[in-house]
Amino acid sequence: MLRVSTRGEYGVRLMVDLARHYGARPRSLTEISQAEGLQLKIQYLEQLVRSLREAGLVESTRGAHGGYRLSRTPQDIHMGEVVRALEGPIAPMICATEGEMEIICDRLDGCSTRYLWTRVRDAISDVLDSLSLADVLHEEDRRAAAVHGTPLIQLVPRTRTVGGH
Amino acid sequence: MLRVSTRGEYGVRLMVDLARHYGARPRSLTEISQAEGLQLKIQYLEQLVRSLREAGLVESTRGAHGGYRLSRTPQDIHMGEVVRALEGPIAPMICATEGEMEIICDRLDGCSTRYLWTRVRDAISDVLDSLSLADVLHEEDRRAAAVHGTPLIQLVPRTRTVGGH
DNA sequence: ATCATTTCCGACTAGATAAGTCGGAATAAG
DNA sequence: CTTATTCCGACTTATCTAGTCGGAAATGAT
Repeated sequence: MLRVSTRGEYGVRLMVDLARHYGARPRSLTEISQAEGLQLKIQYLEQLVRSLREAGLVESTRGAHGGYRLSRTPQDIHMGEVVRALEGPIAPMICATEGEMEIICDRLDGCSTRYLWTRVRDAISDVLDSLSLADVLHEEDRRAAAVHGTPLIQLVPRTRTVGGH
Repeated sequence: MLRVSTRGEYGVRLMVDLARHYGARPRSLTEISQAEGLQLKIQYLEQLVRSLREAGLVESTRGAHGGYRLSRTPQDIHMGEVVRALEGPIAPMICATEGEMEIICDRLDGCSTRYLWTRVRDAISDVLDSLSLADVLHEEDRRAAAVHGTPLIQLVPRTRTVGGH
């Protein structure tokens, strides 16, 4: 439950990749998809990165040797921004949509479940807003160091099911 | 994003209704659906309540005057149990599925995004596990009281539409 | 000038998931 | 024995996710 879609999954990976190469020349989707094991899904990545660009998180250069780079430093980009750009406002329930308190479920004020979902939403937002791209990247270094030379392999496809309930 | 399905929505409502009538005679789905404004979706509710029964959260009595009741006190049932019974394990991302750490995305240990999703998952679990049905019900009373007396929360004027992103 | 590489864009499609329905069997009360 | 209700498996429909397609526009290299 409460699943993040592949947009969020790939998009976050893409941003982490850009953070890892922050300061260098623009990075093309081809490079990114190879490095991240998202092979041949470039057309799909284009779609995602578009949302990121429109949200002002990345800048692009067209043409040969073109590509993308972060428009701010990794410390200055918070995961909340990234995830929202990719997946829209955080809203475990329609009546608990971020920034849209007017969306109500006719039972409005006395609704106790709304309180529950709002709590859940805030918990998610707090985590995402408290972590920057730099934090996530840093965690990666920490883990890589701990393991020493784990090869980067490809992703499993989405269709693998997790034990239902 | 991170949406809870109608199973979670209706199921939680149903449980709150049962909590509200805790100690009384069994409550039929017909009664519940009317009280909660879920009219005529009884067949669907049957499906949900089945999960709740199989999880040991409610007990049923068949036949005329039958229905459902909580199998524990409202203080003793945590929202985490309810939501998991309805929607399965909390798993914002496949590699961050509760209780199934073996489900991995091949890049396993060095994966920094997994760290992110695990943090999100834990934030959700913590909120859900920290609240009992009694807490949610109590919040409802608090709100009902606020409506009759002085409002605790000032509601902001509204403009419709749930902006996509 | 042309060509290869790359971003950019709108539309389209297939497959998966969620939401809800159907028909009927079993059980219990009146 | 009739009516209210839970119980159950299978089915259908609608919505959304994930991914594709075809081509236009920009840029650097030859």
